Amino acid sequence: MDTSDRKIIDLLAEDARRSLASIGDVVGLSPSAVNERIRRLVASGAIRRFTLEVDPAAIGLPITAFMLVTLPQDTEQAAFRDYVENHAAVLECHHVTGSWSYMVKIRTADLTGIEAFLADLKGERLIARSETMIALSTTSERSYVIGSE
Amino acid sequence: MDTSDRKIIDLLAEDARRSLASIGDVVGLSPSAVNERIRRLVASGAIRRFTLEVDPAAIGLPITAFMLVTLPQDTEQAAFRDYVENHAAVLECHHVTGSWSYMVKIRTADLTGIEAFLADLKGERLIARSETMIALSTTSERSYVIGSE
DNA sequence: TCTGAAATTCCCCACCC
DNA sequence: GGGTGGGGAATTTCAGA
Repeated sequence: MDTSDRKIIDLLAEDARRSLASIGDVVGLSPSAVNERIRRLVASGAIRRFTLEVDPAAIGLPITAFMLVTLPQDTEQAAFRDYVENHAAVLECHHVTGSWSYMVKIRTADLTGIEAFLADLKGERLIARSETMIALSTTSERSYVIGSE
Repeated sequence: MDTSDRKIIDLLAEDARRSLASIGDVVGLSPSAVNERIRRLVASGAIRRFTLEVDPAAIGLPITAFMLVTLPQDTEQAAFRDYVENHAAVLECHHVTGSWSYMVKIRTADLTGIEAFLADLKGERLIARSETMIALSTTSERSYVIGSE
């Protein structure tokens, strides 16, 4: 993971469809050398996958919410993680410092979806207390920090 | 945005390098018809861009934190948004319901980065009170909900 | 690990349904 | 909107260094 690798990731994060030749021009490598580096970055796990950035509203999921959760005393952390990880509404789940145990980011079609998610967790006895923050508007939402673009 | 469009987005979100032909096989369209739909999805903004999912640790940014913020009484919301949107550490910024005004997700190389970000906001007089939650571990982190994959 | 060229695949465009 | 086919560009693979 040297400067070239980092630069290649920057360029691909900005536009994953850039040609190997144009990447090579920037980093000073031949197209096949760039290709070989990308292959290694994928193999090592540094690049998890090539994907899309989608407008949530356009695919019918305009509601974003953050849920702070504490688990019941007797609940296994693994049970909570497994359930949340596989729930369709969940985008992110982090174990966090502070007065709450988990921070869960969800995306739903409407407010009913939030209620349903809470009901699901309660039904599974995976939640003791929670606080939900609904996103009224989103200023920025990216999965990759601004590099030297 | 019909079933085919939705399916195309699902497939590309999973692997943005799939060929038009293999997508066409799944949705029952010719490669050029798939291409035309993708072009329209990009033009309409439903697809924002083709990008990467990167392992944060691999690029030297292992620390993820969530910051709940309230602004000083006399601060313009736009000033806060502009500053935060262009800060290199910021991944997300949402205006949220509840006792806090904004929820900001940041990613840094170390804990010093969190402190620096808070100092930056304080220096700009864009913050009155805040609470920071550091992610100890992350169970799931995706930008796209589980579809019919 | 990179280079360079050959082989292959894919994408794009014009035309027709 | 969607299908078909040809031309051109891109990726991929495989030598060699």
